[in-house]
Amino acid sequence: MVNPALSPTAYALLGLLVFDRENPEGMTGYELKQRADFTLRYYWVSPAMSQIYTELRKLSEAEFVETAPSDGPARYRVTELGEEQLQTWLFHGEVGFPILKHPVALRLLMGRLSTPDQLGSMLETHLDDLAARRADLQGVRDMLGDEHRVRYAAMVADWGLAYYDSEAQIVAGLRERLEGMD
Amino acid sequence: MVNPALSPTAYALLGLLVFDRENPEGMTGYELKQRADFTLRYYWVSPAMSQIYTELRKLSEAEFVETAPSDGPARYRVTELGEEQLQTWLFHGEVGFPILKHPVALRLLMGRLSTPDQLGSMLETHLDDLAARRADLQGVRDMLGDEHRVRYAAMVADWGLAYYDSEAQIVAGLRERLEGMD
DNA sequence: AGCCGATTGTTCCTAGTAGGAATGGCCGTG
DNA sequence: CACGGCCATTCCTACTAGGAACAATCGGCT
Repeated sequence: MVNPALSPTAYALLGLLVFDRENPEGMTGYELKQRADFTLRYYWVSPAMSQIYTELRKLSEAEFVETAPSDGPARYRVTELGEEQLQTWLFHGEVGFPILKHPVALRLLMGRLSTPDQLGSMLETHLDDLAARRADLQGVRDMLGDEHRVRYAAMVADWGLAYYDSEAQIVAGLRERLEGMD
Repeated sequence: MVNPALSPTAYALLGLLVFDRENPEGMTGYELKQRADFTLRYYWVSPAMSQIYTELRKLSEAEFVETAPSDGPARYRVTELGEEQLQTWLFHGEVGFPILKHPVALRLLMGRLSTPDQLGSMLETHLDDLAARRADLQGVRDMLGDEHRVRYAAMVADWGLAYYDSEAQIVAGLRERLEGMD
């Protein structure tokens, strides 16, 4: 069914291309990377540049994307086959569990080894980082609004924020529990 | 400061050993794996078996763990140096952002490509999986209570549940938004 | 006693991934 | 017209995932 087994990352990129299918120009790998940084990032780690090109090559071999012949940089577009393949992948086959690597939570788990003050200061730092990233994202969303991008992009940005709020809540929750301990 | 740069995974294992330091026997790699599956898993992907042994070797070379000489399987314990090192790592140096690979959210992001029914059924499946995993974890927590393990272990299990509730909420939130769309 | 399957304990191998460095073209600005 | 910065891509290397393979041990069953 899923012909040459592609990674979820490949499908994520394919998805980005599908959302851009109105645009006859297509996207370069570089542009995809930026798009991925702004939209996928909070649900699926943004792949490294080199990784994007690797995945694009695979997608290209499988004929799920095509590059319009031009003299400039390669610009990719989804093929019809690609869209079908994405559909298939979306709703058939294993979905799998989320993978999380949460460096703050990891440290909190070892909270017994440290003073509340130490934990508190680490949390403050992290929450500041989160806030900064959130502000970034907010900026991006506003920008998208101005430029009248597809509504979808804005929605994704919203979700990004939603997730980020939740995460802060999780961290705050952990902290409370920790303080509740003697 | 951080001598031979160890991975977060290595520190996670070191942490598990610290929590077990009352036990003069130490733990085998195999036992560590099980412990990791039950406690770390929801905050830091449980490393593969082979990975655990690799990290233990590194920790051993750095003298952060020692293996009691015995004829049976290797049993590891933290050294004093190891505890100090963990302390240092916990509160100095870069913490970094969480890494998430969320296959369900990834699919939801592409929701425009599919019908609400399709999305709904995918979500049901995933939430069932979550519930199953949650039940597992609940079982583990009860078990830990019976055996009068360190209070900490129970706390970790609690956190695991807390996180899992949150995640289900996130997914539910995404779903609502999605249904709110025309 | 002998066999079988499950669990413990560890190593090995291979494909995949991260992510920084290197390269080179193009564009605007002082 | 030099310089820094962005665009675009490739390359390299170290690390990671994770399954397969290999033993040894233990318990129960016939």
